[in-house]
Amino acid sequence: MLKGRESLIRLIGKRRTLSGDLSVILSALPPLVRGEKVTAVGDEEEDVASTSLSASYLVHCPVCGTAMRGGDQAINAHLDFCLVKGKKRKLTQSTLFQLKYSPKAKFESNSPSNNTLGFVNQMGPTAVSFIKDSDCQKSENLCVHATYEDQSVGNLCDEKVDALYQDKMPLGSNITTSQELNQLILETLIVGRRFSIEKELRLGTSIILVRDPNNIKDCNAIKVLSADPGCGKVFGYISRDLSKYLSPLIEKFSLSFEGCVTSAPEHIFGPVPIRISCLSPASSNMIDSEVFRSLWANVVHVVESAKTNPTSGKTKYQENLCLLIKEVLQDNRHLFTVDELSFLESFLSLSNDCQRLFIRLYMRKGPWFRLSTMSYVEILNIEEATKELSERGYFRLSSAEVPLDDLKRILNVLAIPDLRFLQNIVDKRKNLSSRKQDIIASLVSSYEGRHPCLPAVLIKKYGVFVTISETAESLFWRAQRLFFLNGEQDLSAFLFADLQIIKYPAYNCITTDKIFRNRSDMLSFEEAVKVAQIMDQSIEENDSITVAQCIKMSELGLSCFSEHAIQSETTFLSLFSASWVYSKVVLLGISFLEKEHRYIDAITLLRRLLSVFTCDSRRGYWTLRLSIDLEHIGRPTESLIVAENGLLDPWIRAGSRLALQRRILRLGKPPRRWKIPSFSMTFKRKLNEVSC
DNA sequence: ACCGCCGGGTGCC
DNA sequence: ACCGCCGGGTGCC
Repeated sequence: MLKGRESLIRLIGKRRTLSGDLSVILSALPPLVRGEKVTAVGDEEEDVASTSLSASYLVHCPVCGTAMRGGDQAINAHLDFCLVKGKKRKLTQSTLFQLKYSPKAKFESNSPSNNTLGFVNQMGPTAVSFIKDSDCQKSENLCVHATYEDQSVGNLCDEKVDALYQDKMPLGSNITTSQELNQLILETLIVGRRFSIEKELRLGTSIILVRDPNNIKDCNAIKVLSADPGCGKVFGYISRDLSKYLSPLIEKFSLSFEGCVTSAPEHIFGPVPIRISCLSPASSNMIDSEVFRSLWANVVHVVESAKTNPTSGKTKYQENLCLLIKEVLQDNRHLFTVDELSFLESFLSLSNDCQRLFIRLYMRKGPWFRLSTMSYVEILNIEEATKELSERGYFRLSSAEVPLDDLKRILNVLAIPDLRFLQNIVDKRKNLSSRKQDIIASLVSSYEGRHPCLPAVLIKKYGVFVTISETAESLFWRAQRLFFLNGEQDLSAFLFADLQIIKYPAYNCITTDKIFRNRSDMLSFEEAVKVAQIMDQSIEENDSITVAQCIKMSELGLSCFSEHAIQSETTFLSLFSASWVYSKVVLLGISFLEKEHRYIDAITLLRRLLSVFTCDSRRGYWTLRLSIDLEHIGRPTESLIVAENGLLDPWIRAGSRLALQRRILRLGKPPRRWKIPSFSMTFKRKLNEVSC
């Protein structure tokens, strides 16, 4: 159905540097509840047989996940229905597409804001509905079937990001006469100075606003020009937030604006404060019109909120992470300990420098950084911030005694000339290999032998090295996952939304269920993700011993959860369970075994999966896999029995094996995520495809 | 990453 | 290493 590796990679997301080895993680696994069952290999077939032979047990459709009881006919009919709906999925996609690009989307903020986040679980166990809130009147329901894990998870979080970008609703500044309109003074900023050629701007310079409809980045762009007629100097732009509302006013109601610079900019590219007012007289018709009033209210609101919000002091990326933490703290208090809550909350009260430095490094690959090479214009005192962050437990600094793993990673930060220099100090006789890894290896070996002072030399010569503390790393990682509901997205998702590289439809989200019921569910899930990551890494490195260990661990994990967790959960929520992750690992393990032609082992594993997930929608696929593996070991008779007599699953009985295979192939490619609606080449190509 | 750019690190064609 | 490639950091019209 899904390629195991790919879906696992998506599940894991950005790889974390795992401290410790497998045994640590293994020992951290929940205690084995029913060990005797796991070690016994021979008795699965009985289990399988006993569950499958009861003719009328509840089965889940592999397409939509609906639970149903019934004979072959009913199941076939349902399958056909579900498969026809494949077209509908496409339709949904293009609907979303249009929604983002319909011209009326310009007025989308005219709606009551409900920033409740989460998801609605209606239309059966796997459906998620997004309620478009662009205009209240024609609010249509977009029902997105979240059948496939990567799709559902991805979309939900995408929307989540976007919800946070929904404008806060204006309190409303009611203009009732033309005079009031003309007297109103808006204080705002010229931005985008970096892109303007005109550097000269003095206090009191007169300016006018001109629409820039051909702007590639933003169709609402408004240029700020010199008021000097014929001069045509472009000083910069009005911020995107404001021009979103201002430009329809200029275009549809022929308003014009002028103003002056109220103070000189601190930096050459910095925003320039200006004061603008509306020149044109407005008819009372216009002022009474709903569209006008709403646009104007938004303009006033944007200007006001820019003034009152402490935006000036905070960079966007700071706001984004703070927002993320606040959201997570609000919705998921039950998942954190008191200490963890206070640690996360303490971040919000850190100084600007500290917050900025932390985020900068948190987003970077690392894990170690050299303090002396870090430089960020927006951070005033990096040394001071580093010190404070390490005192508060966010950072860990290099010391004279660092663990071996850390030493290797620190050495990796250095460039080859620096490493050569160190090598000269430590051991002059060593041959000079040019490969970085060779030099590091030789340095590490001398450190283990005769030069325990290496870290001290390192610090003396190259200054302090910094890494994010384990506490901070794991807590922020958790917060991030809880916010995005996947492992792939990070703070850059905000940026993409900001730059409109990705556009999201407007929607309302209502939370009906918690993703994790309690802390221990979440912790087991995190453990499982760790195992998944090790699995992924070991497959990449072709380390079949570790792969085998991961499979073993996943099996142990599965057996612990088989009783309560697996069967009660709805399809969507089950994606956030350890058992789901473990099942993915095991399935990937099966592919690995198949690749190594170890079919007997593969079959054993598959049978175990089938015995644990007795009601899982993936059973059909697993069964097919099993029958193929049986064929590989030269037992076609048994494979035929498995496939056609439905020994394992009623879904198999629903059609001939060939038909099933075709179906799985057709289902095999779940629709990609929503196409990236940007103005990039990719997007243009996609548009062509759509129109063709 | 789903973009696009820039600049540093690195290697032995 | 005057080159060419790869991959990390970054963006905020």
